[in-house]
Amino acid sequence: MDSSAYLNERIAYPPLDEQKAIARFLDHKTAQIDALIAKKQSLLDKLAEQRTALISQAVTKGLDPSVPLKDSGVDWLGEIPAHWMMTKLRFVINDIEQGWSPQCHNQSADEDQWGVLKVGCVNGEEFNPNENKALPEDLEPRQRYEIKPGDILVSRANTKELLGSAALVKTIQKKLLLCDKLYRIKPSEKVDSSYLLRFLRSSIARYQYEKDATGTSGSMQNIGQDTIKNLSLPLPPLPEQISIAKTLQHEYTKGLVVETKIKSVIHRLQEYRSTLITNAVTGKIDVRGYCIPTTTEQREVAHG
DNA sequence: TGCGGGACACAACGACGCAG
DNA sequence: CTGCGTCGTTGTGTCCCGCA
Repeated sequence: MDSSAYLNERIAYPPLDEQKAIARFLDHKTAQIDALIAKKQSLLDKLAEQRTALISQAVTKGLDPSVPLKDSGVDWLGEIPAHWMMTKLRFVINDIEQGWSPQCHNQSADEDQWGVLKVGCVNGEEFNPNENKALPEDLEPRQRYEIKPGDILVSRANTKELLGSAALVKTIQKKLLLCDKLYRIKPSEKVDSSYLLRFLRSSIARYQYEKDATGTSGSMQNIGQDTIKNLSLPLPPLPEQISIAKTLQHEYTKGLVVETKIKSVIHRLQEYRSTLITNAVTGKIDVRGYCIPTTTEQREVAHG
């Protein structure tokens, strides 16, 4: 940036009185808008909190609050529905394995190239196949590590917050390999994979990962296969698993709609804020007669 | 050979501290 | 107070070693 050119910019230069009026106007208006944005933001936080609570409720107590309960036998878990069983993850999966991380190119794989997944591919709400690195042409892909639809991927090493992030592979467009910091879990026919995914992402599983995580480096905690295999899992009958997974998916979609709306309101408020500043300092709006608004006018801002 | 995990590198970014 | 260099943190990615 050429600083002298910047300093030589011509700027609007109103009389001092008007400068003061503009500053007073903007101070007040932007504070109002900022407060509104903060309110919307905290609403978003609350929604996220509610979702976490809903999921852990659903995978420990089910959807019907009137069913009889029994002691789960696990002290930190409390009671579960009487018709559910307590099991370990190892009894509802066919296989768990980690992959292979050869040295790769720094960009993601093209259409016809093999890619090796990066751990970040499981951090979002959905599996992200673009988080991969292209396998060099001179390396033979180890095809046994190719990921398939139905695989559940879990990160085995990361910070505490991201350790154990999980995603379900639904469809495959590309040739992708499992990396050595991801576990692949193949669910057995005893469990619905969407339900299992919900469980693995719930605070119930999270608690167990954090309890068992090892590693001296704070930014690189590890969980072993045994931790995964020994996860305590309250298990409803299969049809109920499917209906819980469906309900949670439905709630998620519903929540997403609300969230998107709130985000767009925040975005519009931010735009309004900057337009207001531009218009005030360029004289497009006359604020000389501006006085602190009444409550009714504040409400108009909230809806404008 | 597979598994678990440590050591180290790194990029991006923000916080910190210090001289002028 | 400003500008700038450095340091620390975060979130990885790579390599490799010890053990069973």
